Amino acid sequence: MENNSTIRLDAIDLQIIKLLQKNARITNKELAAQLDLTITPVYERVKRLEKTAVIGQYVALIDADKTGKGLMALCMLRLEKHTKDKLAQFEAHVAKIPEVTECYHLAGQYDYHLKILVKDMNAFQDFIVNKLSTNENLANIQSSFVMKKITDTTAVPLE
Amino acid sequence: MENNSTIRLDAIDLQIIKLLQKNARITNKELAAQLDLTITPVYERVKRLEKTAVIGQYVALIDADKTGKGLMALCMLRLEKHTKDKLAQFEAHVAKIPEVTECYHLAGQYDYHLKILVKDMNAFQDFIVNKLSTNENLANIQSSFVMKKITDTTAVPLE
DNA sequence: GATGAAAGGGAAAAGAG
DNA sequence: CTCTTTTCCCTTTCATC
Repeated sequence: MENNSTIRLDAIDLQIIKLLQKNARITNKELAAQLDLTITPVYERVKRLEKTAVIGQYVALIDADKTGKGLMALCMLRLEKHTKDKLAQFEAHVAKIPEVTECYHLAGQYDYHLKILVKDMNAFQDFIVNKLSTNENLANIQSSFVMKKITDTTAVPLE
Repeated sequence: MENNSTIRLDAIDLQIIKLLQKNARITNKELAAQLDLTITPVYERVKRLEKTAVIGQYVALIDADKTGKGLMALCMLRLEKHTKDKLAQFEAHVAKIPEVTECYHLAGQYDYHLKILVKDMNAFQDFIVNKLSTNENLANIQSSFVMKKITDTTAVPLE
């Protein structure tokens, strides 16, 4: 029922994860109160989740608009050649571009999905022409622009 | 040069944001040390960034694989009708589906972009048939599946 | 597994230069 | 902005059940 990268998590672990996904700075005391436990077992469970990398990172989520990155673009793209070397070369290229906050290698109609954060349409054009399209192996790009975020969460859905 | 939702951030603010985007649990003491400041101004700047919602949230990032959500899918979709009511109705529908971690209203070739986290392809099929496609206004869906994450960060790129 | 107590340290707030 | 102090609370560890 579970693959080898799955770690056994009981209902309490899942509750802890749920709460930490909403607020990384909740205290162990507050967690314990909400779970009807004392601090120590909560502390040990959290430490275990960190050690097993179920919890990967604690981060601050920043409002991109307020830092002057008001335009989010999504790019679906195809490459000319799909040899192992060419893929690795393209991925190394994309990994160096700071505007790219997501790059996924896909199965489906397109090869890669990119999420781009830039100031405005001028900056996007600069990104396309001077940063992305400098890769020779790129075949074509299909870009969309985010007008409104209906849902936007980093939380993994847990039953 | 900046729109009204932009907040004036100096170099120190940007440094604080950069560090908190990497680690939400860094202490003010550690921040102060890295910025060559004392704790008080760091404390006050962080509080200001929180109050002005430049920092929106502190969250724990969870390894989806390890919680049994090993399949990430991206759906681009089109609706039949684009009246204001129909759009709102579709958005309300999608907002209620837990598997959807992102839903963006787009300008471009497609109407909406969805990011989906599920256990496996069976769960995805169930999502499509029983949860997403129950909306009458849906025209068509183009799905892709993430094979590999090259870049995947929540950090907004800052110079 | 859990509890409870103790030591050390950070958070928060206020006063002064 | 820096420095300092004070209070309070949390983290972490350890002995114990």
